[in-house]
Amino acid sequence: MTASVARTDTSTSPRKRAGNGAALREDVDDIGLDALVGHAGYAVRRFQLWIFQDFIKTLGDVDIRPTQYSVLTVIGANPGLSQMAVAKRLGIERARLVHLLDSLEQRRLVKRIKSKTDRRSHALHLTAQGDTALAKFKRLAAAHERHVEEKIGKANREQLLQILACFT
Amino acid sequence: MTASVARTDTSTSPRKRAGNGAALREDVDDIGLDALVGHAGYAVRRFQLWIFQDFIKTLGDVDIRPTQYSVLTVIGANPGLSQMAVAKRLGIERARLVHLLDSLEQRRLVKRIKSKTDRRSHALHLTAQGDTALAKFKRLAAAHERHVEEKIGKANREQLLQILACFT
DNA sequence: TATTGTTATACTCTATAACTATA
DNA sequence: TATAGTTATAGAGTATAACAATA
Repeated sequence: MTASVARTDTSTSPRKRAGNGAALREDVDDIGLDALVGHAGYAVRRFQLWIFQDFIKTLGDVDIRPTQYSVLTVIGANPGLSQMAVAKRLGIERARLVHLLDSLEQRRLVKRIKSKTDRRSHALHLTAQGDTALAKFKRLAAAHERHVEEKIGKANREQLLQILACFT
Repeated sequence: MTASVARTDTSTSPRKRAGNGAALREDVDDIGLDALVGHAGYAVRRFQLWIFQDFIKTLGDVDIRPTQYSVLTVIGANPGLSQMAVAKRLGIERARLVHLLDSLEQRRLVKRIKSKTDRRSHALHLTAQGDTALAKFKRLAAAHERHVEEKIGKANREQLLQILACFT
């Protein structure tokens, strides 16, 4: 099943070429992806690299990364959640959420409040500061989302969200 | 811009509930994502987690991960590439590719051959063993791709590949 | 000077396992 | 006994910087 490849080795490209018989190909634009072209996972991985880089850059001034943003957003919309509930909802390991919350708590954006019904649990809340900060983060995230729209097109972005809705 | 939220707190769900006034919400199905719903990056991240997990599981018997597969495929389709060329084409750090190739070379799937035109470079080739192994990996990867198709639908998968083609 | 492959370091993320205090 | 939060560890993955050999 070696899949008729899109090698397109159009022999004499205008760029540098390891000319004299030695087996070294250097020309990046010339390199075919073969089977990778048909793999959704490959395209999705490359897209995610781009999208996360843009998110990190766009929210660079406020030093908020995608995972931190998702945690803040969910807590903001669902005050009083336990750490387990947040971890499960976002598909984050509970062990990792501990450190994420440590950092967010040190920055006074989130507070852990001991639950009275289950003394093992913490009820998570935004601080007042966290609430106003999140509003700003959301504006920046919306700007990032517009970058995505510019990159792939408004209609395509909508389509994408629809296709992937079952994973959220 | 607090975006009218899809909290849908339909009060009395059939599942357990922190009943008596204490501020603890536990019910995972009840938790709204708020602004995350509108973010392509969030959907893409969740999708990628699923897709990579399925890939790793489907190619578990042969112990090949997505990045290893992409490296083997590109070398197979473009024998003689330098490490820099592979790294650039796949968006991998050249420092990381060193370790990836160390592992693939130890498994006798790939060999580094000193270039005669540029003595700094290695020309990368599959071994005979690597070539037959890759054929098997491709069959398994095709099975994985069918899982994707089953999960999101044939038409949606095609759409996705088209939308994201500019990132490959 | 610049580039290729390499080594090293650090930080993020994922995946576990084990511990404690509760339930 | 099971669960919530925590701590610790190990392996990927990402991002750098620096070095030797070579261009």
